Amino acid sequence: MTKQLLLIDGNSIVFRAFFAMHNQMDKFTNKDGLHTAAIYGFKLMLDHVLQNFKPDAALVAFDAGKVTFRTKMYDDYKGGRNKTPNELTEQIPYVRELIKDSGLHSYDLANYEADDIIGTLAKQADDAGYKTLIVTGDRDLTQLASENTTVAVTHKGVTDTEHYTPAHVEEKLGITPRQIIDMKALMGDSSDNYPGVTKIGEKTAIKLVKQFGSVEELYEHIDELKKSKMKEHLIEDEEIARQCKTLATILRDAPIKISLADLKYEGPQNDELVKFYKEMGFKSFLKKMDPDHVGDEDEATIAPISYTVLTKDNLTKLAQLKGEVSFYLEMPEANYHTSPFAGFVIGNDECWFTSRDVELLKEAPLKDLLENTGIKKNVFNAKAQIVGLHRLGISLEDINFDLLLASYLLNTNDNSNDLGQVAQEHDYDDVRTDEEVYGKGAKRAVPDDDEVFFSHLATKARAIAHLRKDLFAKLDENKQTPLYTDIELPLARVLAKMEITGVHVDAQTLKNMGSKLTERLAEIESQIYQEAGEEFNINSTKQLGHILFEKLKLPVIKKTKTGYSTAVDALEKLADKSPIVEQILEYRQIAKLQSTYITGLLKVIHSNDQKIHTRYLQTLTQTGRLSSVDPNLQNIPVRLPEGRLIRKAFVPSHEGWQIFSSDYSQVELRVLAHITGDKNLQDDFKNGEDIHASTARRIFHLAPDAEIDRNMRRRAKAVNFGIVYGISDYGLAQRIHVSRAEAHEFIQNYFHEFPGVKKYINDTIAFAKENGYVETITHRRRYLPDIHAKSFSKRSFAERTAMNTPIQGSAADIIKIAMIRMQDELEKRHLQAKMLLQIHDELVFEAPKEEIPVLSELVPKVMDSAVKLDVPLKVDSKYGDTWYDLKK
DNA sequence: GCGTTCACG
DNA sequence: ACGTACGTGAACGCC
Repeated sequence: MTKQLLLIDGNSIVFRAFFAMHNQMDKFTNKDGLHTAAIYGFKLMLDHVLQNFKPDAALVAFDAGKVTFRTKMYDDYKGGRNKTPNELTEQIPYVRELIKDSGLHSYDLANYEADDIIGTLAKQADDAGYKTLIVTGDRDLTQLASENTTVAVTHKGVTDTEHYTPAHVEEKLGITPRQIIDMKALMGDSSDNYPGVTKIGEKTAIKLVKQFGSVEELYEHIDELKKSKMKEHLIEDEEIARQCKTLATILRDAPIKISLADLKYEGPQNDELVKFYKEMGFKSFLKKMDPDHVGDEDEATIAPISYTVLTKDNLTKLAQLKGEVSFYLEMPEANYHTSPFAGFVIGNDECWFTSRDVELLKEAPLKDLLENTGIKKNVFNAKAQIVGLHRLGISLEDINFDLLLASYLLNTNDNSNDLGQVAQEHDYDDVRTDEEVYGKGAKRAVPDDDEVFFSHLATKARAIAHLRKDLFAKLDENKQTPLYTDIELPLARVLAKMEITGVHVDAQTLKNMGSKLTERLAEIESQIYQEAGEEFNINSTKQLGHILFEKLKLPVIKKTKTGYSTAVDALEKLADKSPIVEQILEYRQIAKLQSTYITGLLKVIHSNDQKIHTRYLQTLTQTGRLSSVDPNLQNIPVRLPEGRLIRKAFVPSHEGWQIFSSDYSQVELRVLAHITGDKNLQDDFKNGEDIHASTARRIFHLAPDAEIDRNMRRRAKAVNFGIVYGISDYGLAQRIHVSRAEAHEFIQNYFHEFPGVKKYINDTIAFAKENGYVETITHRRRYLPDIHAKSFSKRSFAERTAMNTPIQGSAADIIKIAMIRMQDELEKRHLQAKMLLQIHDELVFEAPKEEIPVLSELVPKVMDSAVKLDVPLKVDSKYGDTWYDLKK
């Protein structure tokens, strides 16, 4: 058997691990406050490597210090690098301990870099007939690739690696691994801080290396080069090139004091590892260890719990519950309108009561408890609990703490529907996740074993109770208590009501439309096949791409990661090339209506009431908006006339009733005017201007009374949208089909005309960089860890989000406040009208015809007075017999 | 389960 | 040299 050697570039992997997890750095600390992200990442890498490569010998090489023979010959070698953060330095000794406990050797050598140790051992191993795997985060080491040595360079994170063999190097660069040294000598290395030859980058360097073979050969034959600037630079920088070649060369004969024989790998020392993981707080690794070594550790990680199983005969025991209880009704399926009930738990630290029999909830002692307005309820997902209990004829009153909702407000990423996962986010570990207890995928099931199920329920209720104080304190710290108490929690009840009410949908209308669409679809389909000359699956972008771009040879406009793009914007550019393009666009439009809106909606009409009951997700979006699922009622077609017809099926649930709808006009731009304080933008709104027209006047420098043609208004509108989304000249140019230069000019003009907006953008990004988050007018928070990202595109995205989130999020805050007040008004005035839908800036109601005049007054009044901004809010209302027929 | 496309604000 | 407007959900093909 060929022996195998594993060589790991310790420093570079530790760096990678540290920065890969930089965003979550705060989560990776042990009980002593030691940062552990790099240790954790190193361990991940190690496991991953050892799973795929079984070494007989293994070594992790480290740099010995800053001074090396390279710094002695070139002062600035690796100069200009930032100081290694303390959070990383403190982890290095622990990484070395991890290496030792894992059964690997580690080594460093004064005056030499880890690279040189690796290069030297790889050479010895090559000579001795070993197969060697080098793992590193540094691409420089690819020069060591050979027939028997593969270099794995981390790609993304620490476990995703790219394997460099001589063939792979050849394929990527067209040169041999050893020639990488020559390439680097010519092009330099900015991270190691040596320059190379002036004006020569990777492309030119590779060309020269291919042509001449090496730096030495190049200078042998320098006269053969034609006269050029490049030749002058080469001649001028010859000394530098030769010196850089030495710097770039990894030694293969460093004076190391170890040999292959010293590197034997005989597997981990499990007892030591268990101790180490405990010290680091690596629970997941502990769990994965051999059970012999963990023992009952797994069980012991969750504090035991006792509970009382409720029956019809012991309900009187509940009398002891006073003041405050935690309650959890288990509905194992996501859709709580239809999910079966698996059981429930109620109680406090004194005693947890539980049962599988939800019928017990209807018995007086329990029902009265839940409906009692003097006993505070602590729950997880208030809205789901309200709906679930409503199905059992129970009204859940006096909800105090909602773990899910509070957790979401503290950090919008903590939005799992799994209580165990959310608890873990807050460092509470005495509860398992549903996935652990119920399994996942097809195997997911509520366990038959009472002990397992009941203790899971009881630990969930306990988790809610134990996290309450801590999360309330954190909300307070963030100034988010009013957001929780006055907006989100009351909103949960309003949303529950809307979902329970549901919206009446006429199935027959949908079916009739469906048959027409089916006919039309068949027609277009045969036209497309005719045009293509064969039958294929039009829904498959792969097959469609083949037909359009290979068979019909249409020009390729845009590519995707996996092939040709066939999206609308690409196809529109081909419309004049072949009739098949328009046919495909029409096919797509109709197929979408058919599958998503006809069949899709028909599937979710409840047979008992002919209504659709969506679920609003209150804890999902990163901005504070709602989202709607099962089905999504926030994206019913409206823009195109064909799609808009779908709305004819949305009808009132009673004879003699109508649909009524009010929407905010330009709410996001008004919010922008408010939070930026921009004088010009505020004046335009205060003067009741058509905002896109007045923007056009300003950015195109027109007279105040100038006529604005449609195209100008369209462009100005795009600029306004662009500002809200975090604009780039490229993006704007794409959208309104102008040159990038023109788009750039529009944006410059905008910032000149609206200097307050410009200042807001700068200030907000600065705030995000300083604090790591941004806020809305109600102190809703969004964290933006990528605001510090090295990657331009990641960082840019975070910057755009930083300025967009306060705008989109504040608009969401406003309509949420309006919804709560609106529901109050409907009840206070004993109106029959029902709030049915929220579509971000619009509220849809159904009401008896005679109440329409009342709503026409009331709804806009409530909506435009929801908050007081520095600019007025404007609301438009419409009504009609169906959602399609709405008119002013 | 992921990628692409397209529906909405 | 890069990659490009914010926030969502559903259907479908493909692996």
